[in-house]
Amino acid sequence: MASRAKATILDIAREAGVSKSTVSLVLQGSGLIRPETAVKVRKAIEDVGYVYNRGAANLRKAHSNVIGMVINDLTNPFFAELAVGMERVFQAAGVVPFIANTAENPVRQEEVLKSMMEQGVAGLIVSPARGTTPGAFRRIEAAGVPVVFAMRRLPESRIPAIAPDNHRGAVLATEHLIRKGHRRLAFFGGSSDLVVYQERLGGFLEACETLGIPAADRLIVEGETSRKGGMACLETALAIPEPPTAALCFNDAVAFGVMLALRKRGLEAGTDFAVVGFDDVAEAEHYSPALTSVAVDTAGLGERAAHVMLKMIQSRTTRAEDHIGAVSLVVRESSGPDRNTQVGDAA
Amino acid sequence: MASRAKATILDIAREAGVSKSTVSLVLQGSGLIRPETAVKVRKAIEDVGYVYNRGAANLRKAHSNVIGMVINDLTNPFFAELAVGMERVFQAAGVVPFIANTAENPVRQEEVLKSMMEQGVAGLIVSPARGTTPGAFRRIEAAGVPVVFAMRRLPESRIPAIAPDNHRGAVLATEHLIRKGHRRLAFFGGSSDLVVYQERLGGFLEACETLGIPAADRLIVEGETSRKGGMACLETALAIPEPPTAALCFNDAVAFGVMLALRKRGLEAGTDFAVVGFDDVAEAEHYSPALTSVAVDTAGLGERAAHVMLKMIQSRTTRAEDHIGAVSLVVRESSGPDRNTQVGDAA
DNA sequence: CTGAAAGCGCTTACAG
DNA sequence: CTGAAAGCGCTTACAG
Repeated sequence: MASRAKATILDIAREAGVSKSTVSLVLQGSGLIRPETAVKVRKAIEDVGYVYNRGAANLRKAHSNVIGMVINDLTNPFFAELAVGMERVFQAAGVVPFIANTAENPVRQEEVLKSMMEQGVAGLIVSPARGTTPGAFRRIEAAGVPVVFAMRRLPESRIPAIAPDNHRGAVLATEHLIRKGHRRLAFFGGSSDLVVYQERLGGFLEACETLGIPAADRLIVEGETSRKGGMACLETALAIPEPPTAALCFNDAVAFGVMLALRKRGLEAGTDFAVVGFDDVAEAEHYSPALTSVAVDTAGLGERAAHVMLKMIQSRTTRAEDHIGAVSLVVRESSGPDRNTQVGDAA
Repeated sequence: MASRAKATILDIAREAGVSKSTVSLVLQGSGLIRPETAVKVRKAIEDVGYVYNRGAANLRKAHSNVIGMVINDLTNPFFAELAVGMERVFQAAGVVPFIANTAENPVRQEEVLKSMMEQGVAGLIVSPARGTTPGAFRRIEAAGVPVVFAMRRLPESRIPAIAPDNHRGAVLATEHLIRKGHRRLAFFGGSSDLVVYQERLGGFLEACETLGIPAADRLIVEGETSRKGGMACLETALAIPEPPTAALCFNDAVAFGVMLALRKRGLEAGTDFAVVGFDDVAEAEHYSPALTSVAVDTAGLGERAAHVMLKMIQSRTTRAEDHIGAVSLVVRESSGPDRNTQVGDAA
């Protein structure tokens, strides 16, 4: 079965009757080689079942063609889509993207990052795990390996970030809700240790401010950024004396949870309570009722991040501009008008 | 910023005033080194900002600690869960799992596999893309690198496979439907180029046979294994003269599509038409109505695959037993009784 | 166009 | 316990 001894360029050289330099040159597609020779060598490569040893080449060349993508939660379709977008452009550029999952765990992330560095990656694209400490990337930066953050960023870090315009998205969504007649609004899910949270919540608050929703009519419920978290948020909100009639959710997962909790109470999103999500994952469109959400062009952002990384590697720099992606509100069924709006409300 | 020249063990040796062999030994945690020396060396490692060059080490040791996981569709939560399950055990075993996505594209898969081999992986776990040719793994087998298939297998391949008991799962689901009074049954989605399809369809047909559903009352509609595919299947099925009243779907994605299409026609899964999915993804439970599905213990299968791989590497073999995972039917709301069952039917 | 030689960063016997 | 030396598979000047 297994051909025990791996073939090397020396075996090829012997087989083809040339020197190993010549083999190396045809491996690299050099134009210096006479076509007949190249053909002969390529045949030998086939014959001996050669597998290029990129590790050895990288060692000699002192650089690699692998880029690490470190994702905080691969089971979230949102991040999976991001990864797929990046992969596409890397593949096209002839670099090999390796994905690793940190499961939202900073310790795990530390290990993964270390592995990637030891493997000699040319660059790292990371969507940092929650609770990542500011120092987590110091050694990597010191080693001169380019890093870009995707979707998430760290407070006071100089590492370039590619992210959607979270503030703007939240403003759009909140204005939409207010225009629909809602006067008591909630912001559901997430927590303040995430920069993204601050941006989205900031947009929500700004829109409330601008359109005259007083602080007393704004409810903020922190929570897990999952379906479960969303369910809890709704329960909390509905338990207060004058509950909100609409909510902007930290992300779509939270929004799905809210809709689920509504249904359990015999209420329907859109008619009894308005809900808006964030991210516009593929499922939003297919949910019932279909979820109004802020579209962030996930795959596009992924591609962008990959391009930025490629350019950083090429120009041997560790710096780049941040990129804030455009967002848009996709209005569907889940965000209907306030039922009581003509009866007069304004708590 | 970037410390241009990377530190090597020679730098550490110089810094610590020892030889590089000594440094290498402490790097490997050898017990041969006097504690004080080790401490001194470790300090030097910190001081010079050393990053272990695993590529160089692997070159010398002629083996690596990276394992490749090649997944056919990372955006499908089902496969993402599988990957995460595997990652967990690898991480614990000190090996580095790198994930790559083939997007269900055999050509892409070819490239990814090649990259992985060049990178010198110690083993490969793959969920083969649809349309993978039997020869796709010949070179890898010839090179003596262990491969295991997860979830999917190839016809007439000797590569060990870890997969759920698809046949049994389909039998359970079909029996359930028949016991609920359904007499005209459909099998929705998938296509015969997938071994999994043949297994699941086989179970469906066997149960029909056993419980006396004649061939004339069985409808098989092939289709994409996605929501979209499911929607199309339902349309096709409802267009025939005596349409089925229940369907076993190739997977949950197809089932979600069927439920969507039902709703668009003002019908409700569970009361107007029974639907059963396959895989029992996390979402099945939260859907409305909640989806009856065949649970396959995805994460468990992933862990199992990882363990098999680890053992193969350890015992330097390229062979292992197949593993067929137990399945169970999780009955929820989407599979109600046939409404007309007492009125008499049997086309 | 092709060959001989050095060296990338590590590990592994082999002496001491 | 520690040091000197060889070698893993490749690439890169440097001659010819």
